[in-house]
Amino acid sequence: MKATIKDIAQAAGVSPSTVSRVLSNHPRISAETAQRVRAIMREMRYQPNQLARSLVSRKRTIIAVVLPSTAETSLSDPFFYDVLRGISVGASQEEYHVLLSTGAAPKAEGAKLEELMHSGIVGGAILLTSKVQDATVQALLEDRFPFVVLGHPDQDTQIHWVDNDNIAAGCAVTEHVLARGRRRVAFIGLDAHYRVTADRCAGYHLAHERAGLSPARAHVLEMPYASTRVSPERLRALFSGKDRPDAAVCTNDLIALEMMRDLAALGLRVPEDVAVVGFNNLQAGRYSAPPLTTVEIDAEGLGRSAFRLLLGAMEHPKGGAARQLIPFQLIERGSVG
Amino acid sequence: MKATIKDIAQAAGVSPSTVSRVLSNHPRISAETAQRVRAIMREMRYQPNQLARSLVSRKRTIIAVVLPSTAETSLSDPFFYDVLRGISVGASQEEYHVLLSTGAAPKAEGAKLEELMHSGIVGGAILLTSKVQDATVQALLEDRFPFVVLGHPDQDTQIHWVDNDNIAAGCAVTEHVLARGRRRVAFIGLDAHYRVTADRCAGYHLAHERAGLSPARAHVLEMPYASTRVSPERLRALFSGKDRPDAAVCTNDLIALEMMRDLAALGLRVPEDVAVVGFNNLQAGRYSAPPLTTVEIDAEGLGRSAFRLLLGAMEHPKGGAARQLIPFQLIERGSVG
DNA sequence: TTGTACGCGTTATCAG
DNA sequence: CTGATAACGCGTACAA
Repeated sequence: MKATIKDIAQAAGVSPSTVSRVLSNHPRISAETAQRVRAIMREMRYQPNQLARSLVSRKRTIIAVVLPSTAETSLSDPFFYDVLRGISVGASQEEYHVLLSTGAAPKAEGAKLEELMHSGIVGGAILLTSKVQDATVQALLEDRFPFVVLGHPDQDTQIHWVDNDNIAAGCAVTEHVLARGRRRVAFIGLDAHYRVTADRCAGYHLAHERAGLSPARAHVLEMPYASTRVSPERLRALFSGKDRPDAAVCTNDLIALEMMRDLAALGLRVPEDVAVVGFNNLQAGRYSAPPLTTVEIDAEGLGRSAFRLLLGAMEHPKGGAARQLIPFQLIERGSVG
Repeated sequence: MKATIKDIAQAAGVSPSTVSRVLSNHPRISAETAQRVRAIMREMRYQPNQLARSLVSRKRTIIAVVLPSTAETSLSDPFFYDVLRGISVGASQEEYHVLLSTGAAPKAEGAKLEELMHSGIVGGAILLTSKVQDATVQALLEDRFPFVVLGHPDQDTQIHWVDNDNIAAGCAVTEHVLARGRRRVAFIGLDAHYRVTADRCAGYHLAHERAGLSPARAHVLEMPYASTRVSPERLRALFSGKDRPDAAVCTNDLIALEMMRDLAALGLRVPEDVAVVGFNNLQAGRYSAPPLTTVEIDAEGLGRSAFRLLLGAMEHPKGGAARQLIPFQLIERGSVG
């Protein structure tokens, strides 16, 4: 049987409340009793019961991280693992714990979160799900439940979020290839339902605009968010004819890597015939041939910041919405030349 | 204010006990009151408070997953992410939640786990940390705290574990290259402190033995567990001279990928001059040149099984230790030829 | 400075 | 079938 507060009270010859006060470093308590109680606590390996504790104090020491359902993301995106580590590190520094909530069932995600928050287990949440159900967010807002979203929400309401500046990043990589003389730059992987891809594509257009250019409409390739491969026919269509692209900005590394493979099959060389860049700095991009030029988005930093923001939201429930942009960095490798 | 069981009771004109019984599908309760209470529960969006619930019932609905400290593993090993998903999927099916415990501080890991278990938050744990502190495990065993370890523990005591049969896997890949005519096979990445690498290396020796061969002692390269790259000097030394290896079995894909790059720099071709195989089926191995032959260890399956075993341990505390081996699969790609 | 009594939201026991 | 009542382990006014 684990020792309770009563046990050590008895062993120390004091009342439970005294022990409780020692536990919370109450100022008005004699140094010597504090010493004695502490000694006994160590001796009996006492650990306060968090359940009972937060039941009365209403202070939750666990936060939830909601991962996207496997259905809506490329299966094993290391991105989330990095974010997770960022959150986790921040949390454990502040003596918080991280609860994982995978939307195994795709739609149950929202329901599960609402259950979590009502059940009193968690005191806040970080949503990694890229396409937030409005209903869920509304419910969270109405109940004044602290949460922060990873990624730009569509309507800029009173919600906390952290993200990269994807427009700027999209612009930067596009300018990078334009600066190297490429003039027919394609954008691969736009899915208007997902702000990430939309923003990166907007940056792509912005870069052209600034350079006084305008990309061919046919050079922007739309793809469903979760898919990582352009179908062979579409790829062949895109890269045939006189105006075929001499560069491709892909909305993520996975698409870029798949494409490099498929380009080789078409007899096109990277980077000589086509320059390729991606986003997210996947590990795989370091080992491809050629190595992939990409954008480091600092997923771990995103996680850390998300936690900081959540902490703020939990401690100051009335405070206004906080936002944060995490710097990105262009990683130059061999796929642009 | 969230609705409590009392609120529902009052609204339904019954006692809290009755509501509680409805909640737990107690048999002896009239159908009509059950209906009415349920209706009110829905209407008031009632969710039982898990804290209070498990405080009295002693049933914990959260399990902890202890990740290795970043210090002792290659920083962003996707392996753990896959395991995590396996655990998470299993858990959410059984209405359990997963709590992440990252040993941010390297040695604090054990302490943190003991705190978690004593604090009553979690009812069981899965240890992903490859090198378990004996002290921690001992403490867990003594307190009869349910836990399962991912990976063969050294001394086969009464502890639950799941793992691959790494000896068999090591043997299989070695036989694979031997069958293709390679005769000077090196093993890269042995760290005797880690059972994974030791077992894979044992399999490597076993394959030779079965073939009536015996590998050169100099062809087994030891490396500290966390490192992913053989130093250029050692690599040059290994691959020079008349008896230089014509194949390399690497203890994981990361090492294999780094090595393929470095071999190219030495002017050696893969697979013509040196066949290379790895373990774990990293995503990166699909995009390397040539693509990497490797072993799929089914990390997600490991996670699922770990959860199943933990569930068993939590439900039947007296039950004997359970073990489980997860099947692996050789993935043939271009790096062997 | 310390002890007493009550409540946090539920479940379980015991009557009725 | 249902309703009091007592825990579960702890924090906290209130009293001493």
